[in-house]
Amino acid sequence: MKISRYILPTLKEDPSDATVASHRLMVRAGLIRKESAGMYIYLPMGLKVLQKVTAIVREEMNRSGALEFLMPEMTSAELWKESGRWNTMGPEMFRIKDRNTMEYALAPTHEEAFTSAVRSLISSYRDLPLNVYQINTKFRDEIRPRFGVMRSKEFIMKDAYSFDMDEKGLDDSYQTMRKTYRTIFKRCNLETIPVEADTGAMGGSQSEEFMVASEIGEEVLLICEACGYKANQEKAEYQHGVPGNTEPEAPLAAVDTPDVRTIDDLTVFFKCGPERFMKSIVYTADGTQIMAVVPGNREINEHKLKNHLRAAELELSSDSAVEEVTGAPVGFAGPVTDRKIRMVFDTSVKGIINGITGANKKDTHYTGVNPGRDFTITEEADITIAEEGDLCPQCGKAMITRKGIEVGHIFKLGYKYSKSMSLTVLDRNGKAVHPIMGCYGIGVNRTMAAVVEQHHDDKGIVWPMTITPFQVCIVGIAKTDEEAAAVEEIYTMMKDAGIEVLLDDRKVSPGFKFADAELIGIPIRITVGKNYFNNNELEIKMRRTGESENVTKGNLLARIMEIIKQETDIIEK
RNA sequence: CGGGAUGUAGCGCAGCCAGGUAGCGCGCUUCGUUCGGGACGAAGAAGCCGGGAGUUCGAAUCUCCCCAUCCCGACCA
Repeated sequence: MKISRYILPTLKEDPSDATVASHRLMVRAGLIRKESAGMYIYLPMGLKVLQKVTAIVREEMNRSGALEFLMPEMTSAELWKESGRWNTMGPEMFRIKDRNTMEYALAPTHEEAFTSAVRSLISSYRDLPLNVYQINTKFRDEIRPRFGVMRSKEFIMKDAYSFDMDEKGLDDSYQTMRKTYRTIFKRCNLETIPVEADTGAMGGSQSEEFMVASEIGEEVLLICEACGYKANQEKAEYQHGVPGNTEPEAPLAAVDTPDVRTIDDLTVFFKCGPERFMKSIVYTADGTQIMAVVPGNREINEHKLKNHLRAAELELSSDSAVEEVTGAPVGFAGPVTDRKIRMVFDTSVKGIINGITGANKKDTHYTGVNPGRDFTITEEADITIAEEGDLCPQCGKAMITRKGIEVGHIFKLGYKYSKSMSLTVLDRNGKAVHPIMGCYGIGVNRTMAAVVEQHHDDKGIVWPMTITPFQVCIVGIAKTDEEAAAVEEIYTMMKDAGIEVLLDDRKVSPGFKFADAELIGIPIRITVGKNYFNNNELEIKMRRTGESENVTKGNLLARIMEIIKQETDIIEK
């Protein structure tokens, strides 16, 4: 491809609306353009990369035995009503009507569509195990699209759904996908960290997310460097320490605390650390009020709490509801009460001696509160967020935190959809049974952006050989028509050899071309200039290492082929 | 949805406080000279100053109301 005949609008300046490196560089290198918030145009060069990532995903999915489909993106409301998600999906699902007022959803995901399709296609245990997938656009009305294509309203996802006869089969399918994902990301030269993830209240038994460590990541990961435990903060467990505090029990005492409500206020008022407090928060879980009690120095993990309660919906109770159930305004709730309310205590609460907590009375707190004596721990669970320095649940060493971008997710779904949508097959005894399902997603555009995030420098993108839009960029520095013809000869030779080559034949200065080649991030640059016209020397320069070498025209092809192979092997081997 | 910021030529910005012919850099067009690290000169084209209302003789500038974009918090690949 000749740049003079291409659309490649590179920019010298950063676009004003881009803050993260991948977004900035993808726009500056002429890969994408914003159409509107959360929607992007892929220009020819950007599309090439996207297609290469897609090709790797497809190749590995096919290798794993999965079968590729292409599902409608407009899915009928009927499907969603069957699973019950028409009502529960919420405003992130785009809904539309046709001229006959038939309702549809622009699919944010395809569990229903695939379950329904598979239902009509298979009927016997002999058809299982089955794994079906597609690479297709998803629509989500994101509250806040962000970071270019990293989080957009419309994105390309590879989504796969597995169907097995039993949990053993599901586990095999799951492990196969896990391996496939590792290979896919490796081939994209993307270093990922698989972490344990929250499975939600759906009874999903196992779930892992593939994270790319990055400062701009929207997820927090807890990592134990000693034993290798890795989990999303939503899910991460930790060993709840027992405080070394052995002071004698003090009597329970009510203290006037006018307008002292928050933990910060209380530490100032009582002149003590936040860990002495029993923070009591009232939630509404599926319509009923519950109180969660955690140490004052910890945050409640709503995912853990929701899972513990097996609740579908969990939200902070309104001020009026709090007042109703505790008898006090917000800020004075506590577990010492005669009122009947379900309480869930974090595992660390029982270790607090002479604690301080709300007295369920306006402007009053109790001091000298002791679990067991002043209230009973009726229900205990780990309901707090793990933080940096917390002890690993497996080996007890201190964990660290990292931020991560989620590029893939694998999930044991269980029977949710096969049951709600009545998918059955006959087992070997002729009895109808529900297959057990798994689902597996990869954000394709996000993967592309994550690669840029992970492979760039101050000059621009550094594409891995496996997904680069072009393998070679020829910078021609020709002054005469004869020289231009000589440059073109090199270009044609490489093109005919099957090398993906971009020829910079624009009438701009050499420095301009060099800078653009680096910005775009083509792995191999060949300079065809006076050294060639005078001495038959072509310069090969590597984007990744900055190393350069000179070859003659006769040796060029063989050398380039060799480099391409090397650069590919570095990634894939 | 809450908090913050910004909307002026294709892109990046100044002008606004203190109202009076809309500017700079990049890019674009033409010509010439350059050209192995973002060249130079000359001549051009290009703007509903986000939208609407108001104040004023006069509004990019002041007031009010919308809209859009971006950043920080609750959803997710």
